[in-house]
Amino acid sequence: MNLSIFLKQVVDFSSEELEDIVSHFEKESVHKNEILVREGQICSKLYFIEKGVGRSYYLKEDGKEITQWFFIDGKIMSSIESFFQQVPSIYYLEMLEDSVIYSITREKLDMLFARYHNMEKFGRLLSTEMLTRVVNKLNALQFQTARERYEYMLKEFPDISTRVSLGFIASYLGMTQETLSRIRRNDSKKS
Amino acid sequence: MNLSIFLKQVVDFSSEELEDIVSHFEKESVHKNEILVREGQICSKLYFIEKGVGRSYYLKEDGKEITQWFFIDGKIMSSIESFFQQVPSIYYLEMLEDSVIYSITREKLDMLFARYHNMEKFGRLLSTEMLTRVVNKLNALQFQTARERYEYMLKEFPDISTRVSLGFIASYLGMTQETLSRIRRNDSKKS
DNA sequence: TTTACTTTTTGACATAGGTCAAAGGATACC
DNA sequence: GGTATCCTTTGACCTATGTCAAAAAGTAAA
Repeated sequence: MNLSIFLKQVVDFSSEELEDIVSHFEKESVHKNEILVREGQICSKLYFIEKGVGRSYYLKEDGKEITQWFFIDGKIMSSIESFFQQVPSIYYLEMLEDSVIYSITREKLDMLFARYHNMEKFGRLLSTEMLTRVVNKLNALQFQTARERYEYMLKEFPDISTRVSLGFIASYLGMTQETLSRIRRNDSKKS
Repeated sequence: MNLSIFLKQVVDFSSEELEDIVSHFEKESVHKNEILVREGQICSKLYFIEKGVGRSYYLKEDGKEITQWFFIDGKIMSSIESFFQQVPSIYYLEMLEDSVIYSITREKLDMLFARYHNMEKFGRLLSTEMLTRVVNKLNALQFQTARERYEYMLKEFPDISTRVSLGFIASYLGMTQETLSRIRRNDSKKS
């Protein structure tokens, strides 16, 4: 999905607003496995994914990677807390496919927030939408079985399971990849 | 904490803005155990808690209550998704102490968002703050042991354990109350 | 103080899901 | 097209935490 269409879909920007806003983003092409932000860095940009998939993850003490979130085309990607509070990121941001993304710096975004009331509204709507999605995941993790968590994921990210490896999904769901593999086996038996 | 101080702390409102904004809230006194919103209702108000504590919870199929979040004095309380998307709430909102709260309807809030750029900013900042707090909880639940989750909670809500019953906290942390009780026993042994 | 009710603790036992190790499959590279 | 590498599946076993039941402690009401 195209950046202007995405913006317009959330808030009814005028053409002039839209043009100005879009002009402050930069288009980038990134490879599969490229890391946009590392742990400890301050995440200086907010990304819009035109094409591709990414994830945020962190490293546990024992070195295992825990996937925190998936970011798919047509959505925003960032290390949210780091970007908005300007604190070191606890997450890595990594692209999982060759992707086309648009980025904007914190300074430019703040400037746009201040310049356009509509942009501020855009920011607010985006945060509340993200908030409800995170709360959904929280519900799934808080008191559901491994298999129910897997079902939640199929709703939230319908095509992710064909696009990323099983281990990433398993850690996203708070389970081991062996467990997820066994869930899938039982699913295919049934059908 | 007082409502104007809270508002001012987040965004630098002018005195006129502040006065107008505060005038659209209504003060309410509510009793312990009073329910503000039930499952299935659309949450029509956003609350600011001047004094007291509340929680959101939902009922599992077997009738068990699962606490989703605690809301303490000086913070906003609502069934976020229901309030912002105007869909039926999956949560109950309940006060756990006799409390003093300020409420505002969705219509009035939208009007204030439209009237003041600063108010829109306030909404945005509030959402991103809430978002980072929810993400913190998510991290704790995703791959930590019961005892680590308990430690997370002591940081997020330092005094909650003296204010609400153990069962509420246990379900908030995705564990049974027996498990939480055992964690506490081990803690007191050590010290 | 006695009675009733709620919350917390404890014990015995059960189980979902973790860990470790190895074998298959798939994919990419030279 | 063969070799190295990575990803997924499977099996055997283990452990943290859940379940159920009952006792104990705390709180409120009369």
